[in-house]
Amino acid sequence: MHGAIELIAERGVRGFSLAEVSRRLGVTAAAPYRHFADRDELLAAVAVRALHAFADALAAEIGDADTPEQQLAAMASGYVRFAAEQRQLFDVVYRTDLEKNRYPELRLAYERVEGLLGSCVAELCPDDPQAAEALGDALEAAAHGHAMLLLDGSYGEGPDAIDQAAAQAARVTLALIQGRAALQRPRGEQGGANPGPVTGPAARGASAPPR
Amino acid sequence: MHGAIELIAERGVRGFSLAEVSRRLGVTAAAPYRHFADRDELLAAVAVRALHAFADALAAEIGDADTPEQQLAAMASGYVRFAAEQRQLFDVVYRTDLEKNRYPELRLAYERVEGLLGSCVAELCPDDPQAAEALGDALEAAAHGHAMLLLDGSYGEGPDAIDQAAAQAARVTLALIQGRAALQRPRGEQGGANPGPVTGPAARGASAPPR
DNA sequence: GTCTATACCCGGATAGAC
DNA sequence: GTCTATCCGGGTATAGAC
Repeated sequence: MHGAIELIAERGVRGFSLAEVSRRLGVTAAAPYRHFADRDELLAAVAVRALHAFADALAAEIGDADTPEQQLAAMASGYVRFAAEQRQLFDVVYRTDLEKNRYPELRLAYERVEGLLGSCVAELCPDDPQAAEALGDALEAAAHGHAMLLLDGSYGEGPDAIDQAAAQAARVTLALIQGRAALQRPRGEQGGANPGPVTGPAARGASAPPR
Repeated sequence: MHGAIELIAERGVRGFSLAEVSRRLGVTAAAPYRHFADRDELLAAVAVRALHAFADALAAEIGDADTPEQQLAAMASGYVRFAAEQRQLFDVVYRTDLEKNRYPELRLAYERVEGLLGSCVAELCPDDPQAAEALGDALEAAAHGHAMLLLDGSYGEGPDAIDQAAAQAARVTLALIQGRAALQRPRGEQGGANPGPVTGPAARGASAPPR
């Protein structure tokens, strides 16, 4: 049963194995194979559930604010807090080598998360899909970076570290929203070894409109 | 010998084991224990080497530019590219559960990386250490986030994905430098559940001086 | 759906000889 | 510094009975 999922979510991916899950459920190691083809499939199922919980948590953050800016800042904060407070779930998704593309349901669940970000960003850049994508990617990466460093212990341990990382992710989000003019991919660039935009035209002028 | 380190760096952490390393070196599984107390100690030694290579790569980026802004953008780009091009090394450091604090050398090596970022940031905020720290943390998290998402396949596979992620990390860096006024931690805040700065005073005015 | 039993492979780690 | 031998533990997966 998917009861296995509950237990993994509760215990974490660390040293996860079918054998241990089975032990914990009080069944033998052979039982899971009636429900999942192999270890990875079970892991993917857990990841799907984790991503839905993640998306739910992010969606809840949206309701707490009314401007797109505030919503995005709240989501960044929620992103980081979820990573820490539901670390087991977060780990299943982002600290395993599960290939999202091998499991369609997993891909869909992941896209749901990105969609939440995307819809808020779209409100900020209604007229420029390219700007919206650039901003969305930047915000996702920023939130993700804070979450990962927090889990790595860079912000220290304990609740204070979580609050600090979450608050900073929110500030970074606001800063990026404001400075989004600098995020535009220069037209017709083919991606050289060194960053074109360092000397590019969009590097100056933070308050210019996105387009 | 540290020849073991070479091989790990070459093969990757994925499924790394003393046994496999030994096999690859043509020695028996018992040999490594003459050089390292246990598996983790060997792993930590590899991580130290990896971090030094990482720091070297970042330091090289600094030389290619002359303003602090350009240097930081180049470092962000270099951060992402190193993660992808030297993925095995990057993984040892950032995708294992090695506790940095258990190994002093590892901590030192990590601080060297942060120091590189920090010194460039300090040039931008010579008069305000708090602003410098906030900006440094933000830049590190942003670069790290892009690197991790790239390794997760979010930007696709192949060299194009690397260039894209690196270029975007550079742009995000510039955007954050410009909007750094919004990154300031509000004085005397104790870190509530939701991000204070969403409605905070620093949320407006991208071109105001950091202090 | 679960059990028993089993086959197989892998890893970490130690003792003691050379 | 490395070997041999050995012990211990673990996990994946299958076959076949109930």
